Amino acid sequence: MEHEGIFRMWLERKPIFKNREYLRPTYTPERLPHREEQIHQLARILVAPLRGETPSNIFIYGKTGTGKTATVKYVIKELEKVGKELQRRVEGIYVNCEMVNTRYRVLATLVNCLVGGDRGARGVPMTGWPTDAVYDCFLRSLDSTERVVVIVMDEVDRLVAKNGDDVLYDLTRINSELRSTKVSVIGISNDARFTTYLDPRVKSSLGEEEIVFPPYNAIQLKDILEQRASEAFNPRVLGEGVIQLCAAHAAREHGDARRALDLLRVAGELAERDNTGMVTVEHVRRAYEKVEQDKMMELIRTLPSQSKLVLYSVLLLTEKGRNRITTGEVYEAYRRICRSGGVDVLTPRRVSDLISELDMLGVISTQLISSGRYGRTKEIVLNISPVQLRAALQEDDSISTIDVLTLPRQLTLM
DNA sequence: AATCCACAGGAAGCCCGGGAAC
DNA sequence: GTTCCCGGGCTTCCTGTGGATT
Repeated sequence: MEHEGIFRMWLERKPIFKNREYLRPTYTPERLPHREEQIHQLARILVAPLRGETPSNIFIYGKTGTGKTATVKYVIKELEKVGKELQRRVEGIYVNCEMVNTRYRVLATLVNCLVGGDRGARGVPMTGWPTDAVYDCFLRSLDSTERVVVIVMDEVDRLVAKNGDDVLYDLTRINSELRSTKVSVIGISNDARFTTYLDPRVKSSLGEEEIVFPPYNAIQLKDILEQRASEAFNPRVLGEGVIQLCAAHAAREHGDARRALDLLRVAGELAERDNTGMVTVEHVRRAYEKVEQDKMMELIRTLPSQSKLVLYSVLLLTEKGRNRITTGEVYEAYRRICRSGGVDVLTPRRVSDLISELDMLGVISTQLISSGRYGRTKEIVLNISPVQLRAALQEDDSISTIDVLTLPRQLTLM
């Protein structure tokens, strides 16, 4: 009886998702709305080697979630297709410099991609060889057969920040060392200032062609969401205005399509849990709160410990029901907390800065008020619920071990 | 008008860890 | 290895300030 009920419940549940993979950021869609311009530019540049000309290198810039990676991957796939039709060998190699972030690793990865595509696995080990030997090996495997190779360096700023630009220097001038094969390098970055750190030679070579990916506006986001939603959701499960609302939220955050898709997916998951068979704007609203809250919790967890202690002081005062929390009160509470926890006590000046930082991060809000004769100070309010804040803060050892027995008494003496 | 509170927030410099240059 | 430099966290010292109070 019981068991039957459980299964019936699941059977009767109307499925929301057809395939939620389409909403994940890793998925590369077939069509990329509002990126025609960029696709066109890329194609114009990349077609050169197919005509036997030396290709330009390309630098791509755009904020997160503006479709840089997806567009490049798409164009390269198309390029490989056309190459096959023309009986020319075209190979795209994708390197994410966030993981592959040294000269050695980049070269090794490239060799292994080239050789692996050729015949079985017999490549360069991930460590051990002298880097120059890997470079030679790279040159030889490139030139072994005539072909066009497009090397995509995603998040290339990470590589340079950690390592300097010597690999990029290798890559951008590699064409002069090759007889038959032609190489084009595409660098992708979301930091526009990144090129200023480059060696001028690399800079001019990589920046031969520059493509900018502007943020999406709300209307464009709506198109993107609609297209993905038609693949991801079952028909007629999306309520009125759901997509518009997701698009509007993401548009406010510098047009990040990834966040828009995230929002839509979380809304769908919430609706699934509700088992009403329908995603409503209310779900989006809750999804937005959840996503924001997750972000905030993560932010608090990664705060430096002194900031956490200051925040903890604000929390305790809030929990005690203080209605006007001022800088002075926070400092006094903070001082006692530190002392009872055996932690160094910072000066009021520094704590004042920490309070301002917390304000900037949006964890608290402050307002400058003047009580005339009774001085000028900041009034402080928490921007998140005390319960959640406590949960996030208590993961920190230095706070969870603070003497909970003596502290409340000390604070009530204030 | 002068005073004065309770801070805000600027300026300069100390300390320390880490990375580059020698 | 040593030395140098840099940046971030922090302290010290400082000047500035809106408005109730005198």
